[in-house]
Amino acid sequence: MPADKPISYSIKELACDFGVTPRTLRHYEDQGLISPERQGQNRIYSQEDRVRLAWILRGKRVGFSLSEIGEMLDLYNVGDGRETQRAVTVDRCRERIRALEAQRDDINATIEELQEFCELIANLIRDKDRGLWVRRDTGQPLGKYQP
Amino acid sequence: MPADKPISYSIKELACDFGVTPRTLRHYEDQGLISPERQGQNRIYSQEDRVRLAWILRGKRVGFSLSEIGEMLDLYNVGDGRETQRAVTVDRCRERIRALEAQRDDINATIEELQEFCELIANLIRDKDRGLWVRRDTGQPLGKYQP
DNA sequence: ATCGCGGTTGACGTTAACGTAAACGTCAAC
DNA sequence: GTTGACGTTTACGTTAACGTCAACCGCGAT
Repeated sequence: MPADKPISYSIKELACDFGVTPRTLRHYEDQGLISPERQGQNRIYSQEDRVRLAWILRGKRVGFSLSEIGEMLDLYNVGDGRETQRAVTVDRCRERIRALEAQRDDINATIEELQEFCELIANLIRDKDRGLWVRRDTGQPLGKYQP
Repeated sequence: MPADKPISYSIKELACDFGVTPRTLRHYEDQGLISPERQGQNRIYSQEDRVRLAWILRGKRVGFSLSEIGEMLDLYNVGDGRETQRAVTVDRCRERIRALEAQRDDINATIEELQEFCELIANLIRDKDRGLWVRRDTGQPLGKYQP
């Protein structure tokens, strides 16, 4: 096994690898979400930083704020703390999971409604091409050129 | 069938029914998301407004911006427009659905990771109570009082 | 008449998550 | 040596989604 995997990245590399700007990475660092090493002034990002960044961005897509994401990342670091700390960690973790499941339910409901509506409109178009339109009051067909 | 269902609500009623402030409802109106009737100056919210509000709030929970929610609500109104309009509506609708499905995948992935981590910590606690802790280097048990 | 309660319209304040610009350092290339 | 690409810090600007506050109106109760 070739053990040469400690690749590192400049800020710009990492940034456009993930489709964000350097400014964004600095901002995340200001918020304590990532702490890359330094070579003098310059930031050097490691593989672990990549992983953290992926977490952060997924957290954002999921709708979390940066501070919430920070807390969740902290959870992983507290894993080696005191016993009571760990219990708290587990609790917070489960809360988050519940919130996420609720959010997923919301999303599913939204998807279903959109799908229903979408099919309704799609059928409307199809039926129109077949001249199947009817007046809502009388139920009589409208013919092909009536809106 | 009793046909007396056109109940209406004041701004404060509707607001605290949904756990928001009156200011929020006015803001949504400013953004064109709801347009309640008026009795003189005062806003009168109908059942339909309730439904729209529920949509809006779920949209927010799902992570949409107010303008995105506005577009989605517009979709429903465009349902009776011209043929080309309807085709566009269906397209946008399907885009939204795809985006939502992607977001759901993100959520599921997050949930899984959190669950894994959660169980890991939980097991750590349980094993500690059984004195099953080991040194990572030697694999030797640590005894009951070693962190 | 004057409370208090609920409603209204501005209009300015606030927070989050960056964008943007200024002013400067560094190092390789021309 | 200066130009250009990349980096740094500092600091002000921006947008979204409201919060907050002032000033006002209408109305039933006291």
